[in-house]
Amino acid sequence: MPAQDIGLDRDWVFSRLKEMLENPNIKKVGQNIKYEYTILNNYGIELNGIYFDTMVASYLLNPSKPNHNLDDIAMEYLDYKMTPLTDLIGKGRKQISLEEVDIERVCRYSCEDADVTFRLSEILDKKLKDKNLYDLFIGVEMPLVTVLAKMEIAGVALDTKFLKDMSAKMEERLEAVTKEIYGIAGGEFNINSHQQLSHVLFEKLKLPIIKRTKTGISTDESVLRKLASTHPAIWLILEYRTLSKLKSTYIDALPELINKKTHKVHTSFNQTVTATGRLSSSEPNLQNIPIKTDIGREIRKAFIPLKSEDTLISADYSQIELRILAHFSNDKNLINAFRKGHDIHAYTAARVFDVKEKEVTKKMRAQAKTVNFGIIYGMSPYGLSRDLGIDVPQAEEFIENYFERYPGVKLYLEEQIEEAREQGYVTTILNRRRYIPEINSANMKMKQFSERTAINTPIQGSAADLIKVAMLNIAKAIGEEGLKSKMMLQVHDELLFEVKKGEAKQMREIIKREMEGVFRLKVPILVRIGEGKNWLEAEGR
DNA sequence: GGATTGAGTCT
DNA sequence: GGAGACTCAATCC
Repeated sequence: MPAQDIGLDRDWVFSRLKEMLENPNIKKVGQNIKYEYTILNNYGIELNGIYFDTMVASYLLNPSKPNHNLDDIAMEYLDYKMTPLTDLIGKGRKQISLEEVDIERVCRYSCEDADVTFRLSEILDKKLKDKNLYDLFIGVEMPLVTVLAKMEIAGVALDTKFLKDMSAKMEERLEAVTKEIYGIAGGEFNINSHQQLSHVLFEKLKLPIIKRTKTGISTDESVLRKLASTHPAIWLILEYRTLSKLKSTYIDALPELINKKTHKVHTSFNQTVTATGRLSSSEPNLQNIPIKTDIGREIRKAFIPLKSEDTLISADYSQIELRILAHFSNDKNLINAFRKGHDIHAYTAARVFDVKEKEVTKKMRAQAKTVNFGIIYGMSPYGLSRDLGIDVPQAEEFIENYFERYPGVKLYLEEQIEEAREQGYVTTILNRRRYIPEINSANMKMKQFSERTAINTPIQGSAADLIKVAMLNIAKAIGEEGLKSKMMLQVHDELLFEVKKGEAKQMREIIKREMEGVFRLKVPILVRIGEGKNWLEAEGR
């Protein structure tokens, strides 16, 4: 009998399941439980007792895997091939709906999912314990599932009128710029096409080739900047690129994603994507909303509370990765700098250039800032020379100087690479693990890349650990104090909240307390917090 | 129609 | 020739 003819009423089924699903004492095992939570939420059911997510478990065991589908992990850990859905519904033009498939077959198919997931959970459970990942799993990642689900459900409101006006202005400017480019270039072409653009620049206008791509000539921003003085069209092309990116990716795309029922945009926070332990955000990605340029920054003004009497609070960690570096490396000077509350980039400049802190120029500070970030990424002298516009020997001297002033950092970085060589993986402050199999590769490029990974992952990953725990503690406090305000976004070192009228003072206190007090490091952890009528204002910009 | 490429956005 | 992500438009297959 086809499934659609079985005659079970959906509401009747849900009402029977609700009690079990909402009972926190009945433990739930599943694959991608955040999805189940969200779906059930749509039917007025709150999934409680979330205990073991096989997708999250697989991620902790090896965060570098390209995906953690049930099909793939069943094959990896059970050597079992899941029945493809197309075995039931066919494929191509003859494909039918699952509702039309015989109920017996749908039943077997569904039970296979449940059975495999449960069997996987027992195997993964043991592996997590063997690898000392169980505390991270039970204490952080599993409770985070619900927090992320609630953030996704909360969503974020947008000022659509503001974006519409902005779009119209951009359109006008884009048309003007386009015409000008055609005029100067002596003909029409598609400026968005690298192929056509590179034909115009390098064949028609005979501009010099700065950089090549795998298949042709590069026309990226760094190339165009270098060519800017050679031809008047270049600046216009750069402007065209910027405007067109902002318009297509943000200004026009975001309003399309507003949910008609909730009037909000609901991103997905992916918990099993990055190799380092960070979250990622997609459909839409709300972790790369512009802020660096004036025009891009305007877009943040469109992120507002749904109700005009409410506000947004933004809180972000100050220099969290460098503080983690200070903690791990135990470097006396770096620790001292943070304990005494120095401007870390100015402090570094003073030491590296051997001047008094008062004598540090803007340029010196900017250079020191570049080096500070470069250290976290395991930057080479070549990379630094490119970034600072100096020659390689100078960059080498710069780095040498840096390590002389921060000897503990040098030692720590070397130890990380050594550790990766010996055990084949590196770990974060909460013992999150990333394997680095290519660390002993004969291929120098791969080996060097691995060494940078060994340096960056513990730092980036520990920052991810830290904010995840802070999120759990904040969510707990909001619940315990019965507040209606909601966590909405996480952007790696920043959290954004929609704050109900009258709750701002209490929320500020909770957020600051939980973020700054999350772990006890060898250096203080500082959080900047701000409130406003839109995201930009809340960030104090 | 899906995959790849090149570009650009963020921390 | 510095780490980690996602999306868009054009183009390829």
